Amino acid sequence: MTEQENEYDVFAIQDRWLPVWDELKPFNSGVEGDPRPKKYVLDMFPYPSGDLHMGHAEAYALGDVISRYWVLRGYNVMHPIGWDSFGLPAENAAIKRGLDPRGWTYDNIAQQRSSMRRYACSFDWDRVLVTSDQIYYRWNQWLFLEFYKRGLAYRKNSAVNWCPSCQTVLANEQVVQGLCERCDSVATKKTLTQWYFKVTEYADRLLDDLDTLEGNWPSKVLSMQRNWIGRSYGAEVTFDIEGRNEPVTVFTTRPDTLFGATFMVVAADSDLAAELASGSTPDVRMQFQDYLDKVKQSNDIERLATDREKTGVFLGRYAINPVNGEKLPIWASDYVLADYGTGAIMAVPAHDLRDGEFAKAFDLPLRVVVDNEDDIAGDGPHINSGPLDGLYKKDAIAKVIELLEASGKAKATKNFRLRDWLISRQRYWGTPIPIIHCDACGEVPVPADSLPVALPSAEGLDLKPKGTSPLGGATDWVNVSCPNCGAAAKRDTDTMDTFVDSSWYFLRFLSPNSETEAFPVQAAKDWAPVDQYVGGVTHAILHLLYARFFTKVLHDIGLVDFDEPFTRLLNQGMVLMNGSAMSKSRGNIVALSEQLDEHGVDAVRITMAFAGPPEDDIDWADVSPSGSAKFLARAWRTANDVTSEAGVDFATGNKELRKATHTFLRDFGPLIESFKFNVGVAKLMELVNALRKAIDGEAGPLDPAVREAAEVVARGVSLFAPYTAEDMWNKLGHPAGVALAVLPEADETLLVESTTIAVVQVNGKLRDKFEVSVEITKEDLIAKALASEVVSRAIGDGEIVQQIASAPKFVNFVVK
RNA sequence: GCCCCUUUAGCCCAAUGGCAGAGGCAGACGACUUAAAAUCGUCACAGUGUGGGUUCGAGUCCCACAAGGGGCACCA
Repeated sequence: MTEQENEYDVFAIQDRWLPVWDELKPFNSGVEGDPRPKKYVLDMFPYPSGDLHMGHAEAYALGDVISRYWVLRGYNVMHPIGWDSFGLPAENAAIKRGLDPRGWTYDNIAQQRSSMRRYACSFDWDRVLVTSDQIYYRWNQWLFLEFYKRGLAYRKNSAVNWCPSCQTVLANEQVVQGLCERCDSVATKKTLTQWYFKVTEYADRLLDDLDTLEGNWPSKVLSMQRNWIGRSYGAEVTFDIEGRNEPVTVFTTRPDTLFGATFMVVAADSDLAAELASGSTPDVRMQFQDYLDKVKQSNDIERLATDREKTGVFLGRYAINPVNGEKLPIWASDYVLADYGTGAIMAVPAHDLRDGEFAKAFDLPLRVVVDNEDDIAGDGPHINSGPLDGLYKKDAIAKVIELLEASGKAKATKNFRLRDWLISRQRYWGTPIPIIHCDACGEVPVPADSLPVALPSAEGLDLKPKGTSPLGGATDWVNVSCPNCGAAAKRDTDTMDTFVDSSWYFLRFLSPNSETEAFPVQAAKDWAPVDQYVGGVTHAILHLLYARFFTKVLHDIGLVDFDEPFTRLLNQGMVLMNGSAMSKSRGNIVALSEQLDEHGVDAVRITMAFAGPPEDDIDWADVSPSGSAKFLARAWRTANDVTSEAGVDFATGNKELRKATHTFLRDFGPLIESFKFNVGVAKLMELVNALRKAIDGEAGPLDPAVREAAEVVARGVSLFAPYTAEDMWNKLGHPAGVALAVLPEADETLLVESTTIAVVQVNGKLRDKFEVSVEITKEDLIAKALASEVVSRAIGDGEIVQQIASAPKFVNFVVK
């Protein structure tokens, strides 16, 4: 043996095994007749924004722990990867450099792919998809048309969120605190005709089915989704309007306070407000127009400030309160939202904080109808409310609905915060919407056999954001004949939100290259849903909600037999540096490639797993990749020290070490399965320490138990540090493929203890401990405890009023 | 304003209601070495954010407060 072979050289090891694995393909999940049970482990696919960074390194290290674990447990694990490659960054980079977004995108994909290979991700490289490939996005179009057929994709004209910098519309979910989530510009409103997916039709199911994920998804994500969908129960109440044929319906969660309504407010930017104003005096019309102009100038940032003063304008019109016929003045204000409920509310200033502020600002009357001085919005006996007097909230709500239901003036209903999903984007780098607009036939779906509608080349197109889709400039592409009547017609020039791409990609991995179907229905039955999904919490609302929606639609269409896409979810935390997220402006970016060059792939990977619970953030300044490298070297040396032959019978090995090995085998699985990777690594370290001691001590390197422990260590290490593990496996005389070396079960007979340490407390304080047989009876244990000198001293003159014992571990005397 | 999470040694983190310490980092000491590095070994360090409560017994369960982090927010 040369000196070289006795030294742990992580870089040599990397170079050695990578090509071997390329041949071996240990993670190929598509082998016909593979007898292993199936498991689907999925990491959220990356956006190809450049090379992999520390965040990717964490995500894929942790996803790999899970995926590799199930392989070691004897499962056929499908662990695919792809790229979410449509989207604005590619387009913006293309504009900046005057290039086609394709070049930038596919160069980055190649870069990331090569980095993933070096990082030893356990992906099935025969299942790869790229959403900007025609072979992928044509099925986006196909799905869009399936949705369209069922009325789940539709076009409407309404006020939408608009990013003036990206020059495109934004989904509700993409506006964060009034800012565009991508570029942080202040979002504005614009009235446009746009395509929507009818998510609201699934609102109840999207909310209720979260219960089935309880315990398997982080509770934080569940509550964020519940919050976002925001169902509230209440009633729609209809008010007649003086001088108007049509009544106005409002939504309220407190119909019981109807007797306290003293005015009505409609959203200033609603059609209703404009119409009511136009039917009023010229004076009012002018005041309203002034107000509306002001409202439109203000952005969501100002709007969202809760301490903002209430503003509004009286419309000179009156509504009739259905419970008592009272005339209620109608005001327009921006504190009522046009797109929630009906865009109009009944104002109960005595029992709603916002209505109260408005009433105060404009000196409008207040009427108390619930007797509760402590909490104006709280419950209490109703007063000044005719037939509701004396009732509490719950009964009063039921009663008032019952009273008004007969005349059709009220009905129990519910409302959602969730809005339909706006999917049109006025940008180039996305899936073209497969619709043709014909003057005679209207919207005509592109026939399925004419798909895909290929994205035209960017050459000659002006990609700069200008408020309409750059595709409009592709004249040859836009102008087509109507599939229906043959007349001259035009393609829809918008592209789809890229969240459409990621809403079903987990199914596409089943047949990523199929030309004939989006995904094979039978394979979906076999593999899906995803057993374990791994990704960042940043997608807690958007992506997960949309994917859940898609799954439910596909279920209803009959293409899948499940209606939740991701059975278990793990959200890993972020990698920080010195307490904050890495960013150029902070200048605290840690380059992954430098870490890999300095410490090696394995050390970085195991550091990610060992840093703490996976859902916690990792501050790179707090962890020690060089410490990890030290551990790996220490583990590696144990394998190098083993002198027994492979295949030796372990039974005769050192008992103490065998016990340590099998204790590890017992504990390791449950730890990994409950995502306690850091503890799992700690257990490995423990076993390595025991192994080291055995090699250097009585047992010696030839002891079969030493080999047994080293082989278990190699397999355990393979979850975190695949290169080191493979090399250990090789040193131990096995052919390449430690990743497939199924973990043995713990031998329980080795774990049986004959004695244990019993502890004795007096009044809950530890006083003594001694070794006892595990079979000691409660009585004997107490007797033994009482015989202890330390214990009797602690009891002293006191009287034992109670003795609690749990044989063989524990006794407590309560002494007075 | 509403909801959620976190708080254990200098640091990162463990601990089915039952001995506060599994593991690591940083540190001290020793062995090996001419010396150093590497390696191997030994050791010290907190009573669990604060105040109450439940319990024979609380880091763990309950209540209040504080600090830090996150989500939602004029949603009727």
